[in-house]
Amino acid sequence: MDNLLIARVFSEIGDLLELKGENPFKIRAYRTAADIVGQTGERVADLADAELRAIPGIGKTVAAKIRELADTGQLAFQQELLEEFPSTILDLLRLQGVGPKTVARLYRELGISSLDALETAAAEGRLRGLRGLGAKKEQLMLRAVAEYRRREGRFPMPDVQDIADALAEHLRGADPDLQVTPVGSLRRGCETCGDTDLLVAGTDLAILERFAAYPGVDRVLGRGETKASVLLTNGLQADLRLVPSESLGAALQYFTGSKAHNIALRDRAIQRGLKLNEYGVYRLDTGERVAGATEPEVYAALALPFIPPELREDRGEIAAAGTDTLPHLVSRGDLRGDLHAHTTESDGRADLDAMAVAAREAGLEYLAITEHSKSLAMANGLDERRTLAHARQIRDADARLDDITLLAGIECDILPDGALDLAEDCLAQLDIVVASVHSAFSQEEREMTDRLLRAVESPVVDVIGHPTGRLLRRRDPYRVNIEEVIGAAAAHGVALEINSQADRLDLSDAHARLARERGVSVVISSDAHATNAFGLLRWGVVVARRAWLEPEHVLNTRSVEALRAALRRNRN
DNA sequence: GCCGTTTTCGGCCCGACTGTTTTCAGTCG
Repeated sequence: MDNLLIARVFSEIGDLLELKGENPFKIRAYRTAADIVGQTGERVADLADAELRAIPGIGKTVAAKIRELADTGQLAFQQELLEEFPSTILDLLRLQGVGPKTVARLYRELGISSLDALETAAAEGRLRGLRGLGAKKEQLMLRAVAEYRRREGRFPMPDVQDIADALAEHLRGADPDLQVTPVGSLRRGCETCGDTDLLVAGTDLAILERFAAYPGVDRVLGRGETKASVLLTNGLQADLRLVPSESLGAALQYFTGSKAHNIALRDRAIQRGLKLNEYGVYRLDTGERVAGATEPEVYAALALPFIPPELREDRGEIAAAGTDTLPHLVSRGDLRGDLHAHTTESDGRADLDAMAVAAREAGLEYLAITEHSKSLAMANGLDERRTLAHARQIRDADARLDDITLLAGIECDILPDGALDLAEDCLAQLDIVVASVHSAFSQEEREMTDRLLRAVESPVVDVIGHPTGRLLRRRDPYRVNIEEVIGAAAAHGVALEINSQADRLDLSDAHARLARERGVSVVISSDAHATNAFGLLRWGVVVARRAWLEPEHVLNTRSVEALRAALRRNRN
């Protein structure tokens, strides 16, 4: 059973226990378990009991429940809880301003268990009789239901970055020197964000006014002395927090999170006789403030080096920092080439020369041109004859152009049975072959896994492109045992791609980290279809950083000569 | 439910804002 499925079950149990009014720490234990399972690269269902128990946060009970889910496909405990509350009630918990206490009361006292029922009851004014609920709250709930229906959940991180940039620019309209820093999941580089948080140093309340007056604001959710929350017309919630400059570092640390990282950090503070909150680090005995103005200062007060935001998930980064063994994360400047790009020869929008020049201007030393292959007729894919002719053109262009090396490649389709779309002797004449799945997405897991394994085993395949095929918010990953694919990639020296397209980010951070652990090289590719697409590489770099990747783990940080030597076709 | 170099019981992070309950509970991050 898939990790995400198991994570979803634990998360739902957390919600149901909360409705029951269970011990909050028990609820937290299930939510933590959901996070851990969701962020684990290898399948927890395949782990032995001892291995499961070795994961911090997974104890005897949760391990047994994972086993039960893996063996039977369901969980009796979850079924029992669902007999107390209908599953439709869980939608109500997702409403803005509505929490478990309210939902439980709505259900017990009015029998409301669905969005529809809540909407009807609120419209009829039947809620205001309940303790703690007035006419105003009733209206808020009606609006929350409408908003829930309109929005599609979380937003891809690259989109949220654009939104945050625009908001920051608006805020700086009053003061060009104003420091506006995005925090929260965006700063950590999470692949999707449920909202955007911005931090500003100072005490000038006018900035909160300016924030609330941003043209993209649909309505103001709340505004106080230190914080304002708004809902943007695109459905994203944005929060602005105003913090005194002497507390800026502590606030940056606090609001960047993650929650799990902060809890672990506070625990470390307490062990050292200190207290950490969003205003600073304080001695527990005297209350004296010992740090808070800058983030490095906050970490230093806890005897830690600065921890890059992308690592702050409580996945071992605090221990690594404590022993000074944090990874030296790859950055955009380390990338010397791009190994996945299209031109007008298949479905790109710019010709070969234009793409080459744009890559050079993006600071790249080499670019692999990898058109689609013939089975992708919709994208004007190339057959063997065109592939070899195009390779000649690429090599001619390479000889003609200065300061950029062009590699003749192909993005070859992996056919439903795992065979490659082009003949092996053709593929062998190229500099690099990226193999990808673009069809028959609905295959069963075994069939899809075997399909990818067959491609990995082919001697002419160097890289597997967007290995899980997901499209954020639009298409789930195809059913594949990615751990098996990673194992095979390790055995055959095949690299796996982190595709930087904003709606792909595929491999995910968890899978990329697993690839690192299994000794598989990664490439960070733009999958560019236009001259402005090399900028997308920044998103792939964010994923790689969240996966703890260092330059040495990423093939396209190498010189073109070293890259060629490292490709599977040139090994052995 | 998890955890343990003060440990197998008794803890588990902390503060702001809102609406309504005039002193606070619920929600959120």
